[in-house]
Amino acid sequence: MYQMVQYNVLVVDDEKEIRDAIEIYLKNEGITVLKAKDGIEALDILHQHEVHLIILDVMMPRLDGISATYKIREQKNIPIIILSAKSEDTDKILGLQVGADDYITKPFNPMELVARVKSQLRRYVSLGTFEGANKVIDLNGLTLDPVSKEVKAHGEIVKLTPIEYKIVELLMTNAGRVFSISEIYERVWKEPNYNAENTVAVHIRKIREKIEIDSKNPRFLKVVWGIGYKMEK
Amino acid sequence: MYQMVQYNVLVVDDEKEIRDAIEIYLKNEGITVLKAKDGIEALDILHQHEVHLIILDVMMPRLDGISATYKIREQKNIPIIILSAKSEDTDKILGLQVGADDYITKPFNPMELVARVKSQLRRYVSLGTFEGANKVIDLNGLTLDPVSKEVKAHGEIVKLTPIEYKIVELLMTNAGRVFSISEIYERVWKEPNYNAENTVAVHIRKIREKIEIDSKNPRFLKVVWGIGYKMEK
DNA sequence: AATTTTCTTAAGAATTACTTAAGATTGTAT
DNA sequence: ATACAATCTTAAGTAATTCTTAAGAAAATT
Repeated sequence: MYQMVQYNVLVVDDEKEIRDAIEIYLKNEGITVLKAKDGIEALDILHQHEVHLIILDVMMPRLDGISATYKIREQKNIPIIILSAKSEDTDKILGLQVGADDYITKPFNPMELVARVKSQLRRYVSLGTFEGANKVIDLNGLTLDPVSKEVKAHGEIVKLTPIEYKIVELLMTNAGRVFSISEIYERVWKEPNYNAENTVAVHIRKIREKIEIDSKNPRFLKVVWGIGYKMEK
Repeated sequence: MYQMVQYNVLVVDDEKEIRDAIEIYLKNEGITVLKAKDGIEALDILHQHEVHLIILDVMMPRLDGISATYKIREQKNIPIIILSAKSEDTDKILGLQVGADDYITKPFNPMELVARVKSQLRRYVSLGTFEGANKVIDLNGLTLDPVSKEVKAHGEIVKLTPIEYKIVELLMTNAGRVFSISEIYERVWKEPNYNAENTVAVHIRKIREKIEIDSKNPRFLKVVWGIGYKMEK
């Protein structure tokens, strides 16, 4: 998705089937899912984990969705998406209008759910409510601007392809940390690595060609033998 | 807020719940809130009090939001934020853009409302009577005048449709920043994107046809492969 | 020093993303 | 009701990127 950040979404619904279904759809997008079956449990999880968005069923045993919304708002400013059955009283949903950021009626289209979740996360991040990531990163003259998506090396703008950019972004935002090829693959492609060792290596090569003066003696993108690659801090 | 100034915000909505909720959030930020339940009442209050910003519901009995916007603009230059339900016709809201400075769809996140209110107030105050929002943007000869809503390329006025204008405005006020197709769709249409990739692409094409000399080699509206589009700074 | 493993490099094939055109649909004005 | 304009959909063409294959070089191991 957006900026190489790992998002945690809390799904609160009393039906296990729904919780699990949503989990599948979101995991597919590289989003981590936490689950709770009622409002009380939800508040509990909120205390223990960093959560970036909540999907909340209106009708729940123990602390229903509406009350939960208020409780959550007292503590956190994270986006809330309300889930409700079509049949349920419109007035109730109206009352929610001030507390929630969006709502979806059941049955829902998985694509729609995913789109709305992503959209809210994006807004949350771009509103700056969520600390992080719009600063230019500068590592000894290699710079990355996450807003304009521009990378400069030795003062020159480097034209990177989307995958190359994502790899550079991952390594630069975690400069000094070594990533195995598998890890790079999984975090950039958002799917498990099966046989992609070479694929990543090829991209590393292309990147070096573009950002390094002498790609045989890389100053920025270094290999850590037998382990992986890192960006020099 | 900073600057020790007392701001007065007028909230115009026919639902009491919403008026009250907004009052709570804004008071929390040290902002004074005045309330009206329709356009007529709003104009009344405007005559009696100094108001720095208005939050206006589109759908209201007696003098609806749209007409109210025009009436207010005849007299004052203060920022107007439009509130509208998701269901309400996007085109109508688009048309409104002429009078308003920002708009928010219900349901909304209180934090977002507060953020937008503060941002408008900051602009209004720090730039005198307005200026900021009303400055002509000039990017190497492509100009956009937010007051007359006119775009000129190579000295000629370009006739843009409402959607086209909104896209150009978004890109020009954030020149250099890359927007994904999803982001463009969400910020212009105010709803999450699932399948509108092509829709946006078509508008981009139409815009290029109008503002570029050679739309095959665009000088202003550039693509960033695999990521999105941007307006050249 | 020989062998194995891991990494680098190159070129062409496959895939994906973008552009463009034309017609269908929707909305607005007369 | 009709005409007109704006917007959306579909589909095909074009450009750019990504992947695969395979061979050679460097580091580690024996």
